[in-house]
Amino acid sequence: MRYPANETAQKHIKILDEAAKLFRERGFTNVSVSEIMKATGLTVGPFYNHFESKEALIAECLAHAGDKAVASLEQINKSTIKKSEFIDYYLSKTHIENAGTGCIIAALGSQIRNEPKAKQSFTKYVKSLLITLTEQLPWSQTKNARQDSIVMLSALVGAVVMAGALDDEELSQEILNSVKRHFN
Amino acid sequence: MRYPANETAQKHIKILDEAAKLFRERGFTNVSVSEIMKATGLTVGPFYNHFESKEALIAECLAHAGDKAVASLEQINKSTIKKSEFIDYYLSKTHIENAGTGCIIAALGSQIRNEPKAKQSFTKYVKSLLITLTEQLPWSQTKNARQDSIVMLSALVGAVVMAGALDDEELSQEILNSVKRHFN
DNA sequence: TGTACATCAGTGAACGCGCGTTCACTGATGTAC
DNA sequence: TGTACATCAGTGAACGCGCGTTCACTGATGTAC
Repeated sequence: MRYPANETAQKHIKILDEAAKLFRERGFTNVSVSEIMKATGLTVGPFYNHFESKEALIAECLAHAGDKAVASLEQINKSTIKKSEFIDYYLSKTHIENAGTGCIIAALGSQIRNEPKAKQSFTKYVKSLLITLTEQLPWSQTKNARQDSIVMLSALVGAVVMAGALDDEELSQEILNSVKRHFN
Repeated sequence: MRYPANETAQKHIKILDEAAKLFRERGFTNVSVSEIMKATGLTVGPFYNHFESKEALIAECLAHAGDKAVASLEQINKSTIKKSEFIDYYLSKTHIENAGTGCIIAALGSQIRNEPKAKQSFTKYVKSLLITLTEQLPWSQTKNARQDSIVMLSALVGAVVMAGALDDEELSQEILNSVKRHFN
């Protein structure tokens, strides 16, 4: 049956949000199209009314999640993000244990390498993120702000990737704390 | 037919090596058991003579590749690894474009999160690697060597994860160079 | 404003395909005598 | 040392399963008159 036009647009966004969450939790390949549609509250059929393929969903979903991430970062404080709060959240146990709502780069970075369409969305996101971090974090020297942002972001991503894959709570914490201490 | 006993042991290692290469190139889920066996020069049948399951292969393969990585790092120079050489290789275009022979953490880190058996092998590897980096890299202050190793490794991993997923050669290089400049 | 009908976002069963895994079979190796 | 035979790492076809994708069908919405 036919459904109201504005509901369709909302459902489209819901699919993107659910996909972004599930992909970050378990990776692109380990989440099925049916599962995403079920999480959205629909059956699998209309997936292809919304997207050309799973590959196209991945690309659009990354673009959407990236935009949301940058927007929410800019919103923390209208002018300047508090650097220590950003670092403390990023390197927290909460972030690691809730990958579904966490950082796209740490959760999916290494899986994007072989997905050409996804690479494009991802690149756009990293560019925006670096601009936001460079401009809005309170760096001591404005001259090196961009390089400092890049180095800090790299270390945060690497620390979360490692901490999340470890079996040893103590070592995870040591990694998170070491990086926290270094950049705070 | 029956085969010589020493060949079997060699084939077992060959499977582990081929799996480690293919997994790093394309991820655990995107590489099939048949493909690994084909790369080893065998048909799919004997896979289950060698391993209980694909999951078990992943765990053993990580343990094996981790041991090799630490061993080769220690062998570069019998006593002290040249820090700048390590950093320059790690952050090179060659490393990024040859993920199959590159860093396990950068290539597979985020995919290990949901694989309990793999986590164990991975944890053991990260522990050995950090000990090696801490003891054998020429740190300026021995007191902070371990924290410095952790921070540097995190940044290297994060930079390679990002650079490998980007569509933009220039931004990739900027990230690699920024991190290189910071730690050299 | 009321009626007739085209639209199209849904449903849910079905498709082919490749996956991980199993198994009956093969035949050179290694062993017992 | 030579012969008979058990062993077991292979082969390769077959299994069930879940995947991404397709499609005939449904029926409230939105439009034409």
